[in-house]
Amino acid sequence: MVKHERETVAAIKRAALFRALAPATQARLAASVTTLNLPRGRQLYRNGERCPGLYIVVSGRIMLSVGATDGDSKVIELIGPGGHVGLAATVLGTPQAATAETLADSTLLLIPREALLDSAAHIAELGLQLMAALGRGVCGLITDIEAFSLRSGRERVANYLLQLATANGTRTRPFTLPAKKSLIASRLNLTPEYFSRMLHELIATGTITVNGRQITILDPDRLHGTSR
Amino acid sequence: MVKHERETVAAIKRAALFRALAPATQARLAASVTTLNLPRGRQLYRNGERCPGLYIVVSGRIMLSVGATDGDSKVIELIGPGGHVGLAATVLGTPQAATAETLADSTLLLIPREALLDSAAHIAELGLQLMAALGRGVCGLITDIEAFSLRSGRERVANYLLQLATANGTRTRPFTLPAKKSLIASRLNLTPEYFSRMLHELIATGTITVNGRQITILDPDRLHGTSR
DNA sequence: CAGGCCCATTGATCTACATCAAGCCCCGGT
DNA sequence: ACCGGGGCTTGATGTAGATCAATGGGCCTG
Repeated sequence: MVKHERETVAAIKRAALFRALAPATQARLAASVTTLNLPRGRQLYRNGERCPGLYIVVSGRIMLSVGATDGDSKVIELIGPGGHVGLAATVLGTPQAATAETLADSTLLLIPREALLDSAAHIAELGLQLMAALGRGVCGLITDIEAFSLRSGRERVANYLLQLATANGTRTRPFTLPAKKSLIASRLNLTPEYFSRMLHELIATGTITVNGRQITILDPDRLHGTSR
Repeated sequence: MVKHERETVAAIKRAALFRALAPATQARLAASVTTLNLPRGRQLYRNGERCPGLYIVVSGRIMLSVGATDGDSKVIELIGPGGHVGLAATVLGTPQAATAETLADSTLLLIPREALLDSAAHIAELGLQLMAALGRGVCGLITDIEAFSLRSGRERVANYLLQLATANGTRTRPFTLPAKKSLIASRLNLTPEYFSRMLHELIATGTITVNGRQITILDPDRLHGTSR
């Protein structure tokens, strides 16, 4: 086995989707994978195109968005290493509902649709993992819709920061926003201007400090209070 | 085979989720099913509860919603005969992200979680159908988020009416709203008042006529124009 | 170190939609 | 036939958040 093959197996093992699978299954998937090295700003696919397969993010960052590429658009999700892109459209075989684009130089694994479905049909545990991932997608989107419909901009910002912080261990340890602020704003259904104002409101009350994309939560309890 | 069993097999065959399956698979699912007859206004489960399994709607109508049961809430989807409820939470085994409630006297089939997952693990085509259903859920929710973020209230109303009409055959044939107007409004992220105004705007321009819950599209092209 | 560019911030203004408050209509029960 | 209540409409008013317009930094590049 050459070095490059060992690396793709290692990347598969690190992917959230495949971590729980038996080594033999991981190896089988790795066999049908192609590795992509893409520069920043490249689109994986556009809204409406057919999706060649499932992408696993090894390094870099991917933005999922909807709306016109030129005019108004809205960020659905920001996906980092270990995550995956394009699962729903791949299992359906229908045109994509969103557009995916690299936000930084990224390396991805592409598992072709045929290989994925074929493996899922033969290996029950893989099928269950894919279902679970899709289920998590559904729940996440429902939670987003709830937030957009029922919570104020301020609440959404507070809640988002809290989520990032808890993902990063202790809530008071500084962390970095996963993209530039205008994209975070869009992810939260806000304009960059309004997002900035909300951030500065939190700074003014001594709840957080901001230094570029670096955020420190000073008062988690107060932040939690304003997120509800 | 008694009459009641034949009926549940027939209901399974009519469900969008299971229509494409082999008769043997349909029979296997039917064997583990319980039939529920629920009066209007009964909750199947609440946001945060664990879901006992997958519900198939045989007759009646189900509303999926998020938010406080008492205070503000938002309708995610309205589900009629042939549809299904609770798939995502069932495959995940996690608490529900939404609340489900009957809007009319309804009869449902309940397929327990264990039975569904077990069958899906053994029968690949069932697994693929479940994945496809979850994928459709993801795409639908993304489309909703796009509509809520990027389109005006007027556009959402026009688009929704157009969708209902195309589902019902010829677009100019009268059709009936699937719930009272205040719930449709919530489904579209609007207040009942604003929804009413948008409807009357469309009436004023001669685009549609409204009689209670019955809607007739007079000018599909104009409606399509305002939906964009 | 100057120049340009992109991003963030800040202030002033605007507006799509929500909220509040009556009325009205239809329909079902007595 | 009367009454009551829920759901829809209509009008007046309020506001969260968008838009428009400068200005102010990094940061890279030459």
